[in-house]
Amino acid sequence: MAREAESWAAHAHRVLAASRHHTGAARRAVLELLDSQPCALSAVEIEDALRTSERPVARASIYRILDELERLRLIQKVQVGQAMTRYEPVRGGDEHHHHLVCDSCGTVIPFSDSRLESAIRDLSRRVPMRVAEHEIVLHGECRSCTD
Amino acid sequence: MAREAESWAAHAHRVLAASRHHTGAARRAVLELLDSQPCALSAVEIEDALRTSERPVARASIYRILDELERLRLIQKVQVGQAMTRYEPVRGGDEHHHHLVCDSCGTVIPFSDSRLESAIRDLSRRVPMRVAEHEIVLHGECRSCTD
DNA sequence: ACAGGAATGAGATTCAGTCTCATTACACTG
DNA sequence: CAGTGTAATGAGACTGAATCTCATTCCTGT
Repeated sequence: MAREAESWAAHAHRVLAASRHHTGAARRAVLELLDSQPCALSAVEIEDALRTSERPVARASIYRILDELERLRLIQKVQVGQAMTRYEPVRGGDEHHHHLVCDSCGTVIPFSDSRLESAIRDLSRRVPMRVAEHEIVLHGECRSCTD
Repeated sequence: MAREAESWAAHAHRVLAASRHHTGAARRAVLELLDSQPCALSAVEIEDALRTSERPVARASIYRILDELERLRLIQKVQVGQAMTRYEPVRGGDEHHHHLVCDSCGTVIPFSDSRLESAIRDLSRRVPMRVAEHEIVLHGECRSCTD
């Protein structure tokens, strides 16, 4: 993919600006936080992280912003089975990926596998539904928890 | 698998009896309700259904019973991405399966695919985690919603 | 700089799921 | 088949994520 120079946050900001009028400070704070993180964050984690930052953002705003980002396909929900919903940026260049979840400590680790993807692509054609997305979660115990 | 004659509820009841001492009426009510349903139910749906039945069961008991049934691998959690967790019987003869979820009407359709399973089995060995389970959900629109 | 409307914040509210503890009922024993 | 120890159950308080409301703030185009 071209233009790896533009950050995801900048890209998302442009898309947001194009789709509606205002683009407040709360949005920018959420975008930058999401962009800086290696993996999916929950709304509560975002709220906590921003509370102690230079730009705190209210819970209602966080959920509103996440909803809109999801509608615009700029972020993606990650349901890791347990409690909270997590969200992560959809980066153009990145490959599509899935998640390992440690059932002991809750850590989420991304992975991707082309054989899996091709099996899914193939399967999607044979199934009684127009498949738009798929989600794969492997559960177990991570290295630090088994030690 | 042999003995298809025995209902899942009866089988589950035996397993429960073997694994601990008491087997109360609340358990029997939950087992029978689960057995009679075509697809996965949420805890709240179970509570509602039993409230108006001849054997109401308290919420705490329902969650306790579901937890135990899951530990014994008699039922399986189904996280269809959205809100509530759903549970469905694991019937011996059935193969391990996953779910298609229609994002318009919420219908859940089971499917299984051996190529997918083998890709997952294979992948599980190469990943930095001791993988115990996996969950695959395909989202999209079912036939009746696309028409 | 200003006006109008979108974005935001604070807090109340909802709702699934958990916890506690008093009560009930099962299952074994004699 | 009554008694007893222990597991199961029920009622309701509680938690925590997510939603809603509405007053306030602050973008953005003019």
